[in-house]
Amino acid sequence: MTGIDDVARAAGVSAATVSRALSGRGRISDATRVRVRAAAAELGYVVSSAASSLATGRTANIGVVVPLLDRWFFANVLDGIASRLAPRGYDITLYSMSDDPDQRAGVLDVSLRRGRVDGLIVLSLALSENEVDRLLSLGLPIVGLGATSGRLPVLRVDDSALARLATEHLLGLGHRRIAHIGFSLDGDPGFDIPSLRRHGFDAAMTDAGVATPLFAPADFTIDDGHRAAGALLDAADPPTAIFAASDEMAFGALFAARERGLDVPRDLSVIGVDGHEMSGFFGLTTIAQFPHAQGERAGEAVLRAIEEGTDAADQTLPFELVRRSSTAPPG
Amino acid sequence: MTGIDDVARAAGVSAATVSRALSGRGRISDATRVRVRAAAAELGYVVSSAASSLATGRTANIGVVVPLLDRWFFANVLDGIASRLAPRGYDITLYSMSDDPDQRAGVLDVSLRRGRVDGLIVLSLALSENEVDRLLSLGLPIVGLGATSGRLPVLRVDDSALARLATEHLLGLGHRRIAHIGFSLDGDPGFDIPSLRRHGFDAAMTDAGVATPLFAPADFTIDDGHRAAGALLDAADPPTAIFAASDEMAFGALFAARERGLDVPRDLSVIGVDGHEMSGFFGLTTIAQFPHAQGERAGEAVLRAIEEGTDAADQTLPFELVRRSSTAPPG
DNA sequence: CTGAAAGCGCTTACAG
DNA sequence: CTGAAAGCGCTTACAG
Repeated sequence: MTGIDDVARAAGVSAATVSRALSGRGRISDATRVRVRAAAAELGYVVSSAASSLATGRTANIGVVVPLLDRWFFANVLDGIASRLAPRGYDITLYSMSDDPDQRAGVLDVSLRRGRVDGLIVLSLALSENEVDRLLSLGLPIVGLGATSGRLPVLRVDDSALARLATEHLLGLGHRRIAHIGFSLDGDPGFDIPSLRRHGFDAAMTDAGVATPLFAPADFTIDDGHRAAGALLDAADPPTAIFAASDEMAFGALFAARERGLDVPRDLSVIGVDGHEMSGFFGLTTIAQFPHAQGERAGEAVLRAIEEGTDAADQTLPFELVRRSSTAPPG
Repeated sequence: MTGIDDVARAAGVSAATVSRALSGRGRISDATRVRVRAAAAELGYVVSSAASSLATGRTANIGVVVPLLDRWFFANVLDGIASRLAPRGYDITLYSMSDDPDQRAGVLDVSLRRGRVDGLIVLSLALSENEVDRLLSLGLPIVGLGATSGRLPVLRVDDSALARLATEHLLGLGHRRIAHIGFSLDGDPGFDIPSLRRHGFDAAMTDAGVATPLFAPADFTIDDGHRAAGALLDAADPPTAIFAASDEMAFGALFAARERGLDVPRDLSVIGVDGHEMSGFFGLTTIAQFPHAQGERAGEAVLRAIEEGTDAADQTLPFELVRRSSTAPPG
């Protein structure tokens, strides 16, 4: 690889001048800048990231901490993030956190401490207080996307209000036997997205005078939504409506209904959350939340925090009821 | 952040010894190693990636070059890659390449030349010969996943054979008016996946004595598959079967059929490619190709190439016809 | 505006 | 087995 000295030689200047010409920092004459840049382009010279990071402390790289790479929602958010960072010259390094404690420790205590990133975007993870401490101890600008800790700057939809909106849509249609499909954590910290959605659902049901709402846990995949919905539909007194905490689980519910010869919405109403690209094809009523735009905002927020040296401000993200053919009054 | 000197002081040794104790390279007594590691753990010390990279030339980071982050297929491959690299201590930096020439140049000539990665996995991109040259000039171990250039080591399914299998499945059921939905590139290099699939389709049709097979271009999304299938179905003499080059496009075709009141498979047979997580729910017959496992193999292949200093060997990946209810003899 | 030199935080021959 | 020192390739005060 050609180095800074090669360029310096070619342009007839010192390495210091090459550095200034290429970075745009420090005073330099126009003529020199042009000459140096031409030489660099000619030689295909690009500043070494390791050397530059070591000297400046900046990496031009953002870490994105994700729970699951293979969900539609996260892939979309990631794409949104990338669309904002790439044009600004930032790369993205992925850190995926599973449920395994050792794996999580590896990410929090080792990988993230290698100093590879200038800032962090943390996607909708349920973090323990202790894990939040360890994130904060990195001393890096952080933006949370989705409910996390209250101690991290966060961009989020009001998941409780979102769940209330979905639930009240079903209640307003006249449903009373409404089941919620979502996730329940052990030692539920109450701050994570699935919990907030469940709380919003419970609150709306309680307000409507329904004491013990139906609930079935599922892990946000189509398969598990399918399984959970199947169990609800096969029970003695099945629900007339299902509020699934994600569109993918709602798709699973639609398939479960179809397999049982149930007509949607006559025999069963289904509402999801996300605004998945396929929801329109399924005629699925959903609460759309625009993950790509969320990613864009998160990308902008970390860059701002890094460049201005300030903490990112909390932001409330929009959501919106999209009525389609999967919900109707109980038949 | 605590540095190597802090650990050296705490353990009562030199920085050189700390380095050896932590890396496991070079001779060191067991007692010292244990003492140094304890001190490092105590202080939460982790080697700085920039400093270490600069000194060794190794980054413990792999670049993954992707065309689209938001397709199910790529998200799955990425997850497979991550599952192999993370346990070996490698991070993943993402480089997404669009169709925009400037953006591509930015990735090939700038981002990838910053020296941030030890090796590269290039996912099913259609690269020009010139772009391949630029990739090779990086002097990095590279593994292609999916058809690329012939000049890069590549793991791939035989896309032509795969397309032939799909087409012959439909021919074997008695179909003759079969349409293919896929992608067609300008100045088609002939090596990219969509072209190979189309060629396989054309060849199988020709062998079966069908001279001018039907074709509709689409960009591998559900939406575009839906649009393309709609156009085919609305034509004067619609096909009795559709072979879509991805499951997502096949889903779009199923939706298009449903909207027109067509029964699948009685009025229309549909076959896809991928083995998408939803294909079972749709009863979609498909050629499964196991993207997660492909990602795992690609991850292992780059690591091997890096650690053994050899070029990765080409590998042929498996695929498999999965018969479901979306294909049957023409009604 | 430009250059010489120190320094960023590690690693690794080289001695001992 | 362990330490002192040079060096990895840049950047940036400090002089001029």
